[in-house]
Amino acid sequence: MRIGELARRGGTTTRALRYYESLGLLTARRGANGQREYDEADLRLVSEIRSLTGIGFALEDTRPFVECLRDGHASGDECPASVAVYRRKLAELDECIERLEAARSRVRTQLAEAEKRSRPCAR
Amino acid sequence: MRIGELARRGGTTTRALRYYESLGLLTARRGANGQREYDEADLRLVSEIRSLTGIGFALEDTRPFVECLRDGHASGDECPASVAVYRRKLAELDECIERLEAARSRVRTQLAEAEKRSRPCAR
DNA sequence: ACTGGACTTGACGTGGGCGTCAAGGCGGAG
DNA sequence: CTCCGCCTTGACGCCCACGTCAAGTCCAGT
Repeated sequence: MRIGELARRGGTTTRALRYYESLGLLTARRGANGQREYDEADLRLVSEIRSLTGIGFALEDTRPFVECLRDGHASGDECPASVAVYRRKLAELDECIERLEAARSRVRTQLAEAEKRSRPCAR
Repeated sequence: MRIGELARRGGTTTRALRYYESLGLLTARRGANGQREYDEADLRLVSEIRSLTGIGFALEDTRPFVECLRDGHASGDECPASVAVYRRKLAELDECIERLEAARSRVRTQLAEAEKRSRPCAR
């Protein structure tokens, strides 16, 4: 299939696919007319990239998963490097959530105080 | 005081202060030599901006607080517009935390499965 | 007089993940 | 032949909160 179909089937755009290629995440054979030619394995790679970025992974973080798939593994997270990314992401998420919750509690406190001042005689 | 001192006392940089001014968050009187001249009220504004952005507010979100202070209020969050930003931010934080927690649980699940596959006979 | 530090404006750079436009090639339908 | 849709590369735009550099001005100290 060509790039347009891969984009449609992968739920993304041709621009994104070419960008992935520029990062070395995706490689394409070229047809006689110079156009990119993809197969089902490539669709699998795109799906992996999209599902991971959809969770919040950066493109660079998807690289181990993609390479794992290209090495013939059935799942992108069967390789140690992918698992390491999982762990790192998990730690990042923990820290991020922690910071946001701290921020939320501060905002809540501020909001409660501001409302108390604006309605000093509230029942 | 001049811009360097305001930056030091406000815990930021001269570049940031000029940027705030370009956004209309900060205004400065000019001395005879064309240099910006600030007073304690300006330091108060800078402190308000910094503490809010420190929590994760965008600069535009600090505008109501700054204007509230410039209107003579003792606290930046005494005005309805500021309280509205609090509420909006709180909703944003809730949604963001929710998404991140969902992502975290997905990553946890993936990690657990990946480890199960890599150690199929683990006790 | 000279040096050094603080100040001025203007303008480009950063990062991430593309969007969007430009200018053109290739192939099939009518 | 023309038109349309798909493809190609290259390059600039976007967002945000500044960092950083350039080139010059102003002032205090020695």
